[in-house]
Amino acid sequence: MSSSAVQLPTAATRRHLSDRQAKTVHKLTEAAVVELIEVGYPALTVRTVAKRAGVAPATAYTYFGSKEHLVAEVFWRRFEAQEVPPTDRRRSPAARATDVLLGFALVVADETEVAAAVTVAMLADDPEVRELRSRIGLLLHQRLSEALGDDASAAAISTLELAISGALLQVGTGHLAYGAIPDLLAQVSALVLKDPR
Amino acid sequence: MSSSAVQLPTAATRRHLSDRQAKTVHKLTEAAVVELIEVGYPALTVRTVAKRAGVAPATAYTYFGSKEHLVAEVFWRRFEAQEVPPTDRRRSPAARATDVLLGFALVVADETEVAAAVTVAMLADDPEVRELRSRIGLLLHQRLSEALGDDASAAAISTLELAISGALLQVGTGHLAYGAIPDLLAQVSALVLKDPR
DNA sequence: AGCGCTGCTGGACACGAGTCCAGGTTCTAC
DNA sequence: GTAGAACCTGGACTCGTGTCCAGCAGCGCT
Repeated sequence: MSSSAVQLPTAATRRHLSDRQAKTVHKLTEAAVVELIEVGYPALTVRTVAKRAGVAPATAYTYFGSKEHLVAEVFWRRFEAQEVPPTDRRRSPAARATDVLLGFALVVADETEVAAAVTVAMLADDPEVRELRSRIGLLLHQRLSEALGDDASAAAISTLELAISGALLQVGTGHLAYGAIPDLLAQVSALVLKDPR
Repeated sequence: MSSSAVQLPTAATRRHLSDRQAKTVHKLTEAAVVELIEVGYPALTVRTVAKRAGVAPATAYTYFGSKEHLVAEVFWRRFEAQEVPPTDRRRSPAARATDVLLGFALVVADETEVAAAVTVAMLADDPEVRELRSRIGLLLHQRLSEALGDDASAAAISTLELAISGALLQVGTGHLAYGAIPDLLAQVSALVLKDPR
């Protein structure tokens, strides 16, 4: 690894991080993922993540005010870093919408533990988490609008946004299996965008 | 008041509550509402609610394992107790759906504080809260299915459910004003059920 | 009236989260 | 190479949450 000067994702933690700080933050978010997979969200604490990252708890707390903040940051980084293929207007609006929604939902889908954890963490009413939620909501809206262009009303986009929120919520609470998401979202898109055929 | 023998709502706390216990639980849920309105959700604790209800904290903890459980119970009781007018098939499916969804969303709408609190509380990953969520989800599904009958596909109902989850979520996180819900839900219903005006 | 059971009391306790700070370590500029 | 700044360390501290238990009170039964 030795990712000394690599371009780390934009930090949503504090403005103006030095390289050194960025690296510390990066170690923490990476450690958080591992911790999530190995011990699960409930057992995860800022302290254990700090330990795994080889960093003092107090240091971790200077960047992340809570475990929710830490986990939400993981989601944000992945979502932001996600590659967005250019819109292909030959495909139906519903198909395009499904792509965006799935991209969003599956950012963390490799590991189900991570997925559920992130969803729950995103709901905390922590100022840092609120900020991340806003950014994520905004970015999702942009990606949806861009993919759909004039093919969708504002109401349709709102509905899609509500539906994806609801879907993640239900996954987070365990009422919906992560594996069921693709079909469900495809259905929703088709319905909302009245896919011809 | 002296509500000695009145029919209190079904308790989702423990099975087989004696009259005396039911009364204690009732005092607690009422006190929780007042507490929410007066000091807000973050400041609410099981202890303060117990105090307001004139009950020892330990007693409160025998019925509610956490403040989330307590608040979620408030929502459940109100939703369950809600009167459901018989389905009027002369109205459009979209209008019927909107009614059900609004009824759900506005159970606690009188006081915005309560609304936001409930939404957040519902998300806790507490076994008691999970149970309440299941019940609520089921009851909502029943009411929707009943109101729509054969006028809606399973996909449409799923979409409506996702949308209402998402809407409450966004309210809970402060990204959506409670007042905006009626219009939004009406839009969604119209779109999903292709209201032929 | 007296007995017994059920439910409530209240205070002590364990535990974990988040804060704070004085001191040590690493980086940067000269 | 050295000074100074920026950053990290580690351990102590506070505070709130949820648990536990020994004793007390209220209610139904005889």
